[in-house]
Amino acid sequence: MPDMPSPRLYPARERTVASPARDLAAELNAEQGAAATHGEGPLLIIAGAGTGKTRTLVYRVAHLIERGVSPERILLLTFTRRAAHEMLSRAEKLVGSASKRVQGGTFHATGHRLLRQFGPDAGLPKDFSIMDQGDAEDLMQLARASLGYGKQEKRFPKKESLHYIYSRHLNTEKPVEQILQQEYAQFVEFSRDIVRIFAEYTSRKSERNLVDYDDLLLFWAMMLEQSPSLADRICGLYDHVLVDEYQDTNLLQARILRGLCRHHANITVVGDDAQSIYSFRGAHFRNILDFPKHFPNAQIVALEQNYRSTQPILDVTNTIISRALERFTKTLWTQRGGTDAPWLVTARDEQQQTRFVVDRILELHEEGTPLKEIAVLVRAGYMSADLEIELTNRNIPFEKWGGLKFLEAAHVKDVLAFLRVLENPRDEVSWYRILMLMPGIGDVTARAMMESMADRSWDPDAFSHFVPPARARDAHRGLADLIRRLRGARREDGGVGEDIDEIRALYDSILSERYDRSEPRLADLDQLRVIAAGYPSRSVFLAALALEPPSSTQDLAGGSESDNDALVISTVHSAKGKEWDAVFVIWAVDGWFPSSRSMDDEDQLEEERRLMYVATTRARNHLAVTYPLNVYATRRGQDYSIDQLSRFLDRGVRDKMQRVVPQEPAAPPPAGGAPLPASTEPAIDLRALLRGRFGG
DNA sequence: TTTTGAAGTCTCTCC
DNA sequence: GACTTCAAAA
Repeated sequence: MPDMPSPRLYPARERTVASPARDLAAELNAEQGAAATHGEGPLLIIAGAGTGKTRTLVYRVAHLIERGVSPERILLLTFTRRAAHEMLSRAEKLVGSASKRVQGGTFHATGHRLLRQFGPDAGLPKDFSIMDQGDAEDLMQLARASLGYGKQEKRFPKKESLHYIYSRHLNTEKPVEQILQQEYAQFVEFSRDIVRIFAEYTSRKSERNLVDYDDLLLFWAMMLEQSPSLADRICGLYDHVLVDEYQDTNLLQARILRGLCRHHANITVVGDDAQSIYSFRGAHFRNILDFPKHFPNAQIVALEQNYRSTQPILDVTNTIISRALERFTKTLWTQRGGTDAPWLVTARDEQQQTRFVVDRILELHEEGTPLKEIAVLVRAGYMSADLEIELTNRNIPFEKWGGLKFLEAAHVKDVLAFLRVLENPRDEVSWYRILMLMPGIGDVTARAMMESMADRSWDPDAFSHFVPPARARDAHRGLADLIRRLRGARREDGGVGEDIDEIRALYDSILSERYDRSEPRLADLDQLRVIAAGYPSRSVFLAALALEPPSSTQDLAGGSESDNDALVISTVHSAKGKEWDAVFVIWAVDGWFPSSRSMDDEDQLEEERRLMYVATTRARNHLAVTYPLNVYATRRGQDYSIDQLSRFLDRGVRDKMQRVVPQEPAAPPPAGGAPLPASTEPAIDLRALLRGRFGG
């Protein structure tokens, strides 16, 4: 079963056994205890990596509940869905199932819940649909084209840039002009045109009942700031607000928090400026330092004792972050000994790097480390392609976090577009997507059809009344029939799965025409159907997919079967907040990590450094950083060197590591690869299918 | 006006 | 190596 979007909608059964009263503070160190048992008023916890931040927050939730605060009046905002789940399940261990009533989730998911509840009072339509980033970019393209931009002008920004600038404008509150000057100097001359497009984009959104990710925050902030009565009702929902990863919040989110806590100021935030890695979403690590300004009389607690890593690992990570240009927290220390310095592995090439990592993983596994206690971290999702192939060949189960998502695949978005049109007949983005798939319908016909539907106020039958040109007649009738059937269908249990079956009766042949290798894509659609069957309705399904997309192949396989022992491959971003017994950071090559895109900007380079810090601080006992000496670049004309060790592993860092040079095996590995010991579960078929499609 | 094939453009991170 | 854009053919 996929996760439901909101614990509030589907409350778990209460356990009747009361949790035993216990002295929570005794299980924490002095600073953690002070933070956990803090009374009322603002609290800022500066917590270094591995200092028990989650533990402290969990204990604080437990403390509040034991002191009589109703769980449902506690709001716990986290950055990722994974963090929210982790925290709530740990809280449950402490105080029992009452913690399940704690409200929480990501900022966006929480904003969504509030908008569904209060949006109609704020003038929002009740049945809006959520666009993901790709959809928003497509709508930006429609807005741009409708104003006639982008025909001849060669250097006009493309839809992705337009959307980025728009989003940045909202999240950082910087004027568009200033963003252009700082980040898109070549487009400054189009400043007025860009603003016009944004206005068109905004009005299209509201005419079409569409809401983008930023709107979920923006409307939330507006309800708090512009409507005193609404603000009172929303503020009145929560007595305590706790925020994780505060260093990754932006100005808009800070505004929301101020609005939420206007009456009681019972706000607790946790963060580490050294782990701020989301500036591309408008976050700035200074926000955490401004917290005491926004919330006067804030108590500040710093956690500096690291419980995670051995001293040799900490020596390396401390050195990495010590090179940062601006630092505010102090050096972490630990009582955990250890003599094994982290490894710096120089491989000859990518293949050797892969072989080394896999061999070492098997070694650790034979020594007794479960696979799920081992992680391979990469700067970007695609960098694990070779490794994934090798793991598949050698039959080692793994799950992948972050990176290219299932839902971003074109054929999956196609099928979802049908569902979305049913849910919201005004969804212009989805209409356009569907229409362009139909044989005989192109850009012009599609626009004409949408215009005709708009003229009929997006009446659900508007599409079938359109009189298509001759060559599009068959396609039009087929689509109109499909929509009529789906709309007329009355089903017992949601029936999203049956909807997908109907859609595929039309779509599968289109898919097969469009793609050479259609089998893995058809398999993806089988998978989508399995996921859909677990949801009670189209609208819940669609909202859940937009806000809480399956973020690992494990999620996709439909399992929360955590006893499945599988290696984790993750982007560094998705790995934040997690820890593993053994961590491999691969591709530590200048141009990859740091990414070449960041190398001409000091701030971005600093963020890459923090990213390396986040990656290396995930390790408890074993850390290995690997890089290949020879990278066979398939791209031409790059302005960065491709065969150098990452600049973050400078001499001082290297001195604290052991150099390891893999030995070539005497003979190539046997064709079938070395199988795992029999005790290990084989990978599930569905995951293997997905890997075939998304692995690279 | 649509489709198709070829040249050209970039490449991330996440809600 | 995947996706977009452009030009020519149907």
